[in-house]
Amino acid sequence: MTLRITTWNINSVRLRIGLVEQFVAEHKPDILCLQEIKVDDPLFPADAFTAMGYEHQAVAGQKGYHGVATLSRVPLVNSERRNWCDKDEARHLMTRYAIGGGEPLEVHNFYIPAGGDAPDPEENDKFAHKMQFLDDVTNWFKTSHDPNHPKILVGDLNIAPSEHDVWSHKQLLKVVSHTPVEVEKLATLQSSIAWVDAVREVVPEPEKLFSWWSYRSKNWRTNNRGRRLDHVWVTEPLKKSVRAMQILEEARDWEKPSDHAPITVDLNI
DNA sequence: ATGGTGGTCCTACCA
Repeated sequence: MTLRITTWNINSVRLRIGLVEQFVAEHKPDILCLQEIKVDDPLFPADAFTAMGYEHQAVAGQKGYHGVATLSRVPLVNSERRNWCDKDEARHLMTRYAIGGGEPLEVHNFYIPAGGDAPDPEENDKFAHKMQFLDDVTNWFKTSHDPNHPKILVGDLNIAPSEHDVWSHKQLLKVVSHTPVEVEKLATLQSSIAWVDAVREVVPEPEKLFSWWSYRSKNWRTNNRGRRLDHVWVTEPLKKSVRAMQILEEARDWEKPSDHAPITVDLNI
């Protein structure tokens, strides 16, 4: 079967439920991973997702900030909401699915802290939190995950790792999301269980790829000052299953858009 | 060097 998975920082799921419906009608992902849903569990629009065909839902909600949700047409085996850095912030959901007859497929949906403005952990607590978060997730995968099991990691990782993932490497070297220390920590996380960047499997460097364009940048398409902050990674057993990838840039131009575009990957499982 | 926009939920805080 082909498994289609989408990751999208929706920046308020209630405000943009109409955009989600539009996207789903056109692209019909089997698993939809949303970040920054900005709503607590009791107010999550579960019925709207059921109506879209997503009967299987895992929500890690929070009032006003953060929050992730993983919606699926494929039956859930189980799900787990985890807190990181001793903070009660909804930034991660793990879900498991019985697909393919072997080990259950594990999906990790992450919203990594943005990190504030100053790339200095001494003066900026938010940057320190981002660094700690990356360290903790790295250690968790290293110590309690098998790289030979089928796993997918998606989400808004808030880091654009390569010079081909930003509009200007030089002008962003000191801008949080593209500083060398963040890029190094993301590489360490990626090597924790040998995650493969599924997006770059389909569209290798040096082609530029962006998934986010700031609201503050006028004429975003013309100026194209984007960054690739959103990612889809797979473990080695799934590397050869990666078939197609699409960053739906046009969604950035929809009515009242998110500042992130959805990324969709097809896997032949 | 600065401020530019947008979401939440009413006051700043976060991105």
